[in-house]
Amino acid sequence: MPDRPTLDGLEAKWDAVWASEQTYAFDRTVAREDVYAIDTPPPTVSGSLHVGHVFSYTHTDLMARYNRMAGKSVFYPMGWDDNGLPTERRVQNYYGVRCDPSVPYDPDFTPPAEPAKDQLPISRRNFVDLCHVLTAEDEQVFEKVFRQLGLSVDWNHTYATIDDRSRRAAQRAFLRNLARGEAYAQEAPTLWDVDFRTAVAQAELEDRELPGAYHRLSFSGVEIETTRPELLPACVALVAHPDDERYQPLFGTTVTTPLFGVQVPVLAHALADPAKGSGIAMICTFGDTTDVTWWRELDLPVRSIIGRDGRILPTAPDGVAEAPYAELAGKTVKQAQRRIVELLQASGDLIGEPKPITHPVKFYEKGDRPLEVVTSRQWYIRNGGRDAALRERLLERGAELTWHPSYMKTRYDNWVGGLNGDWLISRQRFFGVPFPLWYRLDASGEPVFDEPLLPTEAQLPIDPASEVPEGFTEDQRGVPGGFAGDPDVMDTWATSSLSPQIAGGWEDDPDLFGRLFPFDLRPQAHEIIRTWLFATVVRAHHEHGQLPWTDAAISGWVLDPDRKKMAKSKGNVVTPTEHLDKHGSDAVRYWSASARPGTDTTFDENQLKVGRRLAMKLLNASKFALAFPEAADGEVTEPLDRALLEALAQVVEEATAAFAAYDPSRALERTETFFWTFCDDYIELVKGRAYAEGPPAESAGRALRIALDTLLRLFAPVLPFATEEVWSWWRSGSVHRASWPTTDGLKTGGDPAVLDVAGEVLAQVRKAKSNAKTSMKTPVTSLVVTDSPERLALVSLAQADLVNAGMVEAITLVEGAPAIEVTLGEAPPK
RNA sequence: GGGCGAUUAGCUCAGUUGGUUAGAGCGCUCGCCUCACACGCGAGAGGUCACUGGUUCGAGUCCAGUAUCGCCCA
Repeated sequence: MPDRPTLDGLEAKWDAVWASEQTYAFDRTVAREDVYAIDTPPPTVSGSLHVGHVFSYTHTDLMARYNRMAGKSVFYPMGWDDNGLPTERRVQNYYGVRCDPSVPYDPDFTPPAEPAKDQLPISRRNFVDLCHVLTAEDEQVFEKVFRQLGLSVDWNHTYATIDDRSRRAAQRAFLRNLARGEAYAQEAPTLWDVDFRTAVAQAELEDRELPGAYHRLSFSGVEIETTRPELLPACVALVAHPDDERYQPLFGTTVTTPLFGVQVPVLAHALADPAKGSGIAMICTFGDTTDVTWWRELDLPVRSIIGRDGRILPTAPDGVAEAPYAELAGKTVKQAQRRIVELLQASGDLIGEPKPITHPVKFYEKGDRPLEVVTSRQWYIRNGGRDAALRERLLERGAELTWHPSYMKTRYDNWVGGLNGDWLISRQRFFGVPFPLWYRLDASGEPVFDEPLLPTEAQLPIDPASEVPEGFTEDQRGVPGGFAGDPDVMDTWATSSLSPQIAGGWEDDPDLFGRLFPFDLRPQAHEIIRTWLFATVVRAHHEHGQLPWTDAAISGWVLDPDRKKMAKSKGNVVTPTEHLDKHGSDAVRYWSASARPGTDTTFDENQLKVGRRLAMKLLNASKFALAFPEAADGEVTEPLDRALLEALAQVVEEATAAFAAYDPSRALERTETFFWTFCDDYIELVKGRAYAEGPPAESAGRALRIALDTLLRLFAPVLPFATEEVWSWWRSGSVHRASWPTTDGLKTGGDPAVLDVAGEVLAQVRKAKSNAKTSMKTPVTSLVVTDSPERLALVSLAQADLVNAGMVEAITLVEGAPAIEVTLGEAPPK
């Protein structure tokens, strides 16, 4: 035991020991009922680490440590989410390159030392290689911080969402979805990001308020208002509300589009808002998702004019006049809008000036330009969005899950209930899990989509861009009569929705998987209930016919001191490492553990200081408790000592119940409150007796050690470093492999009120000395306690300790109305 | 516009089935070098529980409404 205990250096010291001792290794020989399996969220490694990571991962670690001590073999893996757009974007910026699939692979490629201003086009394989290089570096940064934080992760069990195991699981699950009809491809209007050149799923949309303008156009005298006049050549109909008397006479007739001279029908549909603009709107293919609905339900033709690069297509759709169209071809949407306004003004079809408005426009959440709607062939997984029966089953799954806190279930119900389409899982990107199939090419070189060429599960993972389907050779790729690989990759959620299967060794290690699945816990944040949590439920429902886990623990946000969500774009992100270094990991964990489950928490450095003080106090109080020689086996005899242990028994019961209910903050609060009473009252009262000799001193020594042993176990999940340090002073092994405390040995039949009452009397003595502004060493010449006989009896049980602690020379107990009279003597010389 | 949550001391937060005088820590003020701890110890001041109604013998707690803040969605 050190003379002056310190917290400094404990993180490095114990992380190394835990690694070499394999303290947190999962024991895969135990049966399922003795396992506690955690579906750890794989952090996006290309993103920056912020204090929110530390916060929520600590919450998970608390449950891992509690369950480990409670006798479970804890499966606590770590995954890295390294595929998808964030990684691609980071590689582009970091190296100044971009992926161009038409560039051939260069085996000797080395990235530029300085990112070039104009991004260097490189092959897909070189690009993916760079993605791997960069994510490997990122993973090390994350692991270092997580280790410093003291996460009891079993680092033997890690995965990355782009590694072979994950790609195999994602492709296998997809092929099974396809075989069962749960996955399908469809040519359909799709929300499209013209910069990323990829389709975007419903879950990744956001609305942004943007300035726009209503342009009033005349269609053969019928005036409509539109914010997108550039889509006029894509107009296929006009639409008004069926009850709108102004337009009822026109229903069934046709009008002619200005400039382009196309005959379009006037139709009725309930989604047309009579109060908006002139009450009649033009339907274009496609300006927004309402156009898609109208187009589908009114069975209209397609006149596409916007390409996947966001520019107007070079040739006009059938029946659209070429002359004015040529003025728009090749322009961006914005340029085309300016030009067509000029043309409409010149022709006199624009009525009045455009009226500026602001309106919500759909964006990809990571995108910079408004989404367009283009028709493309995409892969979908059925999620109940187009199937009421499936939606009901998935709502039932949500009800089977135990939510912590319970009100988070509502978010799931709202999302599932509001779905309006299946889950789009294909992305036109490069760094991701490829769709594992090819298509036969017909005599004209067109793919035959109806009969995809599939690999066997044993061949997975495959890359159809570099591997060849059974019965073909590489020289047949892309030639008529040959084959072509599906060019798309899966959305990152399509892989991460299989995290329990990937981490648990689904099909690769059936014995392991059988001991883990379904998992016990999915910890995650609330804003991805609709994405990650729901998607994982969908996949497990399809593949296994059950929930992927029994419990979901939803953690809150960390808000900045102005109660704003921390976001990189706002520049208010708190980075965790400086606080870990400055205050120590136990202090940061204390702050995290103090937050009620699911509650958004304001970052407050003061709470870190409080946590550090607690950890420091634990070291010093332990040093005191262990300073007395360990007495031979015997009883705890003194009433004050028995009172302490009896009170501690209650704390153990409450803390255990709180952890079992996924509420570590309550367990901490109870333990902490007891601990400060232990330090401030019990230790002060017992000090004099403990330093003496004889049976009463031995009773104190025993009680101190029993209490310390229990407290260390109770604090171990929150303060793994300080507790392990103290444990090492007098115990063997790790406190983190010790058993969670029970009330055995604490229920000695004592009365906790003895400690309460003695503490109250001691407080009055201290108050008298404080008021007299004198030292606590000042003797009390007379202490008169007046109270009921019952309470006086409690005082007398601790009388000797009180006299010792208060420097009391004479104590008198009197029956009567409660009062405490303290008479002070001379302060001792300094 | 809809959903969920929050609103308690200057600050960060507890307050578990409604029940004496609403708690803690930080900060502040005043003291104390007391043999575990000055990275400490003791004491004190500080609140109309957001607002308005209602239920009740009794409401921080339950109900309705309003306001403000946060997140998610439209």
